[in-house]
Amino acid sequence: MEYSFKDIEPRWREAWKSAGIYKVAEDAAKPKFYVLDMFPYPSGAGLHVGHPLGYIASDIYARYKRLQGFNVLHPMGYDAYGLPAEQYAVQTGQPPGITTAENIRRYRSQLDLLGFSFDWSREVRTCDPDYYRWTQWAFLQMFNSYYCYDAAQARPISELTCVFEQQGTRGMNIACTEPMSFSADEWRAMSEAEQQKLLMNYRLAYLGDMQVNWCPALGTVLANDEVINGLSERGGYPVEQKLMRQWCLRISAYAQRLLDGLETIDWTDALKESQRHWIGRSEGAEMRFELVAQPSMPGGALEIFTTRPDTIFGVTFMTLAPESDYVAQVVTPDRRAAVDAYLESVRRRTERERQADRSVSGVFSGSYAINPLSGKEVPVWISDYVLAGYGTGAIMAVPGHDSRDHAFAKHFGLPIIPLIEGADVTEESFDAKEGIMTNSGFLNGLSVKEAIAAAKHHIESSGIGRVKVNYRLRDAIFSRQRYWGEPFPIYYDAQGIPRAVPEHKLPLLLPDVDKYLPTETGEPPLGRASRWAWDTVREEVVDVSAIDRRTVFPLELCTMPGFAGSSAYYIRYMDPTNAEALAAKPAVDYWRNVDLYIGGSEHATGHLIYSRFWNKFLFDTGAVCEDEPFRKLINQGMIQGRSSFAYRINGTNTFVSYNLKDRYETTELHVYVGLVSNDILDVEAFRAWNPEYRDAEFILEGDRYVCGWQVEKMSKSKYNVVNPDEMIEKYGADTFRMYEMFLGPLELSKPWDTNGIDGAHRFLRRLWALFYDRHSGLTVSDEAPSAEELKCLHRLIRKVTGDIERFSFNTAVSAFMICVNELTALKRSSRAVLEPLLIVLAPFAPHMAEELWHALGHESSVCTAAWPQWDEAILAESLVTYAVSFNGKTRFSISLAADISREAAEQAALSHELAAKWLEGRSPRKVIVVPNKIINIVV
RNA sequence: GCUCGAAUGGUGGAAUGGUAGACACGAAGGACUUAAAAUCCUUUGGCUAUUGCAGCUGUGCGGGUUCGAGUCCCGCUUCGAGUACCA
Repeated sequence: MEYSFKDIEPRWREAWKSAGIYKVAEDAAKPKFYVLDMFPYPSGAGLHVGHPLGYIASDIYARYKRLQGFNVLHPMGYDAYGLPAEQYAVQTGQPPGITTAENIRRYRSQLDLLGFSFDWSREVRTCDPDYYRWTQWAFLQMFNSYYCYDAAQARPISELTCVFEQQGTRGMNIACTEPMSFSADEWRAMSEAEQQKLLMNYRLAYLGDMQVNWCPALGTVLANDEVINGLSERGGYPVEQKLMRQWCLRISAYAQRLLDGLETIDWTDALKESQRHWIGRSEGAEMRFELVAQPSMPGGALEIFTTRPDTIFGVTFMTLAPESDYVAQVVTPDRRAAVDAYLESVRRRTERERQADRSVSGVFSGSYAINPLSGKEVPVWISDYVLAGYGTGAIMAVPGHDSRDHAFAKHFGLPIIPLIEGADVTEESFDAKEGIMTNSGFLNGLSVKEAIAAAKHHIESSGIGRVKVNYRLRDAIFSRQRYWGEPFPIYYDAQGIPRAVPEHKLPLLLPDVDKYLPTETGEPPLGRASRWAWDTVREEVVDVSAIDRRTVFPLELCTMPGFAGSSAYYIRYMDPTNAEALAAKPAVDYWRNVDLYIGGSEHATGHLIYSRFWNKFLFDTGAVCEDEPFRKLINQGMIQGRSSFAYRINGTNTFVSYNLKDRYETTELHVYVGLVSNDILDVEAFRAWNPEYRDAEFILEGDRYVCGWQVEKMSKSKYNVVNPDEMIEKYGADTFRMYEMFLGPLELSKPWDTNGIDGAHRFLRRLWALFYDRHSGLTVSDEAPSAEELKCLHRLIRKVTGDIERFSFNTAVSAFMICVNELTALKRSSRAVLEPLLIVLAPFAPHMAEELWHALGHESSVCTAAWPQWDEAILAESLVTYAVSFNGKTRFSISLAADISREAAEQAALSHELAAKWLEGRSPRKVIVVPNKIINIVV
């Protein structure tokens, strides 16, 4: 009997599906294990061979854990809101809901071919009202919460109003947009509208005027992680800075907890490092510089942040960000024109221009500030090298010891003072935090480290400032001026105050619109909705019969960003159909959090930060029971394309083979990889591929045309996309799974090379041949296995178990190949060996394992068997190596028969001629027994 | 610039500080076939030898630790990823 995957694979997939063997439910009798893949955005292009890599790995692990007796939650769903569907809708008028549903169908049919063990009854889609109802719900929870630093958790906003009633802001240590201070009396004297406006300063989901990344081409605002090198992540359009009133999430309140949480989770150092960098904690001091009084100027002070308070005696000027609120305060009438011109030129530049052109620019404001320590007056400048969004948007400039300040000072001829003994700062600043202080008053003679501490102490005690920790992490801008996203459950009352849509009215449905573009008046696309859920809201909250909704009482017309729906989806999987809660308490208490999360590293600073924040917030509210959502995380590498090239001689339609191309002037052209096998071009297929090449001539090497190749991103335009469906059609899902794992370490990026898949396929056929002879059928015998056979099996079990545990799937596949090669050479097929082998194989090649398992007479599925244990005794090597040490140090090792006693080994080691020579005059302390070591005696 | 990671045959890659190159692809040669496919066998880092059955050399470069280094430490080179005026 031949190995016929085309018959086997669909049959078992159908059987598993109808038996529902992958359905899970909470089961207190079994330990739980939650294996999660980052759910995909279903793009129109479908899957290419890179997508399933992580899914195959997680499937292997999930199956392995099941065989080990764990109750495994392994769900899948779709991150269905996104820009491509909306852009397609703008172009074609096709509603994004319809395109998305189609794409999901296609994704599902492709995923189904791979034999995954997902519990599809738990599928979620972020665009499904039953799902986004809970996204809206979570938003409202944040809207109705504030963050208390003392309690280090989110609290209900109602609690805050109670406190304000009684004591105002006195003694409150809470997260806010602007620091505020008022008494209980002042609070009580405010109107409701004023109070609401004030509360906005504290809500975790709040409406604020923010400098945002505005992308004119996309017509929407983008979060920091959606902007790369000044261009939008999607589409690569220019992005500019703009002040807009937007919904934001006060994620900055969680900065320290997000940082601390990293210590408790099992992620790669690289990933933790990039999160740490994104959070960007820095310790320093905030300090006040009084402005020098001038006629007709308001005066006041500049608040600055610095991490180098020790350098304060080297301050020779101050710099403000152009967008800083301080600017209005410092510009003198005679400098007004020059400053306005500068501000205008800064405003005109796009983010990309700003990043590309780092030349020094700035303008003097006309004001001076007083150094609080030295008492010296220094000029106040304005320059775009200072960022409005970080610290206070104002700095004290120390050109001697900061390279940016140095460049600025040189450019404008400002003084530069050295503060470290022996440092020459005429050409370059001395940025290192080392050396002995000089020119620094009471700090003279101290090391930099001591000086920082001393300066901080002085600043605190003298009241000119305070020690402060600053974070780079910005609040997340949460509004998108788009159609295809979750609507905000927010309406604006007659006074324009944002109000929450009552919880029982959720979900607030995304309305149909006739066009997916902004309205003529510049409102987001939702402004086109004719009735929408508006009626529902109105009925609920206000007793009016005829109000014009747009002008008097509008709903929020923005939608939420992509990360909204993906921030808590792993919780919804625990209880996906619950209509009363995001997930019921028993389900949450049982599944807790994700034990293994697999996905791409591109989400390091986006999804994985937002999701941790979202989870921590829900943890504070008691909705979830774990502080961190993802216990262990693995980033699978990207599968790159392996592009093939043909070389056309310039000005002709003649192609020259790779190794001869240097004799001609040629142009390198991408060739569709499907036309190339082992770098040999199918010339006829190439001519048929593109009319342009119909009459192409070829200069061959021997009788073949050899193509060049290069590793590139997999993309349509490079003709290097390999489709998994085709691979499965040709080789079967089991071969495909084995080969993807065999390609290399899971976490490494590597090129797809179709050439190698034959090896994986050959392996499966050889395995099949252990069971079936072409002529005589099933060849498995019930005789007792030989010692060699048993050894093969147990070596395999030990190796594969260890490899799966450490996610080294490529070496596990190799172990299978070695084992099958050995068993084939032994020419024996004992049931006692092959049965456990099938169980171990099942996570990797489930279809074949199931087929053969049943061929051996089993009724139940191999997926429900028990993982076998290996026996060390069977594996004991005939030689054992004894490492000889003394004085606690290993000196050499000696290999002896395994059954030799410890005393005899010691004796043997000592009596060995070389050993004895080496040991002459020294006394060995002990003999360490190290099994399976190499015979290697060095003296 | 900063942070992190990587570098091993023609290719993908293996190797708790212990015989470097497992496993696989590709290539070369052979067997079986009318032929092809499939399958099987042999060789395959480099150099020298191969009628001398072996020797030398070898994990990006330079040092160091160690009886012993692809692996650990220090200093470079190159490539990749992330980040970028964060005071």
